Amino acid sequence: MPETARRTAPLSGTRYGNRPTMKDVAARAGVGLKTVSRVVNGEPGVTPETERRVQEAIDALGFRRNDSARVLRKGRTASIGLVLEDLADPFYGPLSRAVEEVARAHGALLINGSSAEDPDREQELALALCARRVDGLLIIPAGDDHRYLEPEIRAGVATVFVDRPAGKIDADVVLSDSYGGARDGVAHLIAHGHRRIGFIGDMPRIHTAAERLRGYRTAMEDAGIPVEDSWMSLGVTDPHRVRRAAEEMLSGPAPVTAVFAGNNRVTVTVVRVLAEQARRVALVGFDDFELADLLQPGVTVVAQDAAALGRTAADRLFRQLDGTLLTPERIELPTRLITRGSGELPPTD
Amino acid sequence: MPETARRTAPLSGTRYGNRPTMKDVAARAGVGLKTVSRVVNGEPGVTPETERRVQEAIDALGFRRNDSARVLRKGRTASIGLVLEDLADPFYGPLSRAVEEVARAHGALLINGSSAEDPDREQELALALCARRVDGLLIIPAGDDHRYLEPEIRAGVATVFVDRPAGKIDADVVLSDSYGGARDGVAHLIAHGHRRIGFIGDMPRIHTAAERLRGYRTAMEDAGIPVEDSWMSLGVTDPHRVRRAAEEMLSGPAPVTAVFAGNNRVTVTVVRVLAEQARRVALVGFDDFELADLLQPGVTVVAQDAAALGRTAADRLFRQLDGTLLTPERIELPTRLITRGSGELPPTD
DNA sequence: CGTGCATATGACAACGTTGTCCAGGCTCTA
DNA sequence: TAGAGCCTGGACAACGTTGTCATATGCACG
Repeated sequence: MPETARRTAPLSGTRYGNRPTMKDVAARAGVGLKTVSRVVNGEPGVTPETERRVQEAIDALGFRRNDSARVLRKGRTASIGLVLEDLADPFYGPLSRAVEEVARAHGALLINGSSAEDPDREQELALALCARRVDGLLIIPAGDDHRYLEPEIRAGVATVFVDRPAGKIDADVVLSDSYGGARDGVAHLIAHGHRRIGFIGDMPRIHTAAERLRGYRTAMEDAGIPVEDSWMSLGVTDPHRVRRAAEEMLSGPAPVTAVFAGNNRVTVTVVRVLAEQARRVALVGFDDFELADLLQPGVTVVAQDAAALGRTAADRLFRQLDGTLLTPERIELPTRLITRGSGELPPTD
Repeated sequence: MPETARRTAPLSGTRYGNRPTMKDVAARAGVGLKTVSRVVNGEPGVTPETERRVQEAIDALGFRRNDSARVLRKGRTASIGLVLEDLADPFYGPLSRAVEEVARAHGALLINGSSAEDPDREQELALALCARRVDGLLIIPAGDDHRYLEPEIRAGVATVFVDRPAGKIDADVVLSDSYGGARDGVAHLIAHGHRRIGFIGDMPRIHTAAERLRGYRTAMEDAGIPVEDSWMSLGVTDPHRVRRAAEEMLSGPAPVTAVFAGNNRVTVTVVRVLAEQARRVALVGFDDFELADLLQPGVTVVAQDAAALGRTAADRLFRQLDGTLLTPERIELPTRLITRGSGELPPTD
């Protein structure tokens, strides 16, 4: 490591270690402030000779435009915010990445924050992003009341909800067909002969969870199967409790012969539990996950396309910013049943 | 959805749809500008009565402080940047999330960008973040020359490299012990009787890839096993080519009896290929991944703790900002060999 | 040679906030 | 009751940039 670049002072506390400004560049190049601005922004009306001098001063001083000031002046930050549940969840990584790509195509940066499924934290994050004047906001809601966003939306912050609809306000939303997907998944199990089918999902407070539960109920009802309470476990997410819930519905006098898992985290835990069981229990999970095909048996899933969700929502966001879009809409993306074995196991009564 | 909140005008193009400012609030509350500022920032020296009037005006107007202006004035943005390779990669999700948590504890937001392993894009992103005056920068480098950051670092941008060291500048770096991990992993295979061991890894241009290759070579050398070129595949990442590389070293007159996979993506593809083979081939992969224990056999891996990497690096970043830290350091986190079956298979000659 | 026009450049205000400083009104004490 | 001291509140400049507008320069043309 031949060279050393290190801050010279231990950071005075305020001010960015005295960075050069356009004024400094102008002084050094012997030109006016505005001329520097023109060069920096590639505006026309500067002689090549002048431009060269300015560029030289810029390089010599290590000048970099202060976008904060620029934003203050221009009113656009060229950045958008994404509030999601947890970036560490494999469902959100691709979603966030897809959003980032769209943002990049529009010259914008992406700031994302994890709400940890906590409504207060969601609000705190969303408002912090608004205070930074992001041009737009993508929200995967944790809460169910988004009236706090009304002033922001009125003030021109483009807003699109993703994966779950907004609560108590009318806003764009892009989501997967949770209801239809779950219904089809459960119907698939029924078609393979199952009647005692368990359901493990998140709190029905969460829209997707409620929809998937509704899909489950509909499929059962359509098949004329009365659902027993002991087959359903709601509001259970952490591995430990999912495990217990699964073990419970798999024991007793009339255990379930198949399980429908409400999301990828639940599915993974259920897979573990089923692997320990003596008899074969069928499984269909909502959300695809890597390696699902390599397990024994492969895990049949209702797949949703996270990247497509993000892409579609971000597209819509920028169309709002263009002024092209005016009325809030609900866009539902289809899900896809992928059969791999676990969902085609026959019941073992 | 009882209420409708929608931008009133189709966005004039500039200016944030005319948001109220502190001046507006002051006028409405009948107080001075600075008094509003005091209330908003919870500064002392305001009568409860005055504060109430101001708060009322704030709520009525839907005022939200413009952080751009604040930043301009204060010189600190309370945000840090994270440049990584691809947020959709399951390795980076937890890392990013860990960084976010540390940032949150310091009241900062996190902006992250994906370089897609492209040095130019890394630089573009890093400099864009600097233009926004992030207080600090975490970089998982794609390139190997970071002199472009010298002016920024000198100007006071705290900088920590993660997962791979900086190129041509002296800077803090937090990484896993790739060399030691790979060496131990390969030694593990050797201890189980393997001699013809394949290595599939990324371009040696990437530091971690080079280190893992070095670990492989060392382990082989320590065991007195000469390495044949056909056992090594470098610079191969996309599934299709990994597959071909694996298939090649598994065929021929003296095929490998074990494979060491250089990162999680490679491992996953190799698992697929091995599943199709008639004979049992041992496998150790670098990076742990979800469900590795549920495959048949379970996949033995050299695990690194992505969250710990992120947490450690972010901690260091904020300590730089405190002024506590002055000399760049290299921090190496240990890896851990997790045996699950695939690495303990005997050779089938 | 004067006029008109295009082009290059700079002076200046404004963006919305916060830090500094001062004024006015109050309480307390001698 | 006068003066000192404290508390509350406001006027004003500054942060670094960009938009507006005016000026200076050069050139072509009548």
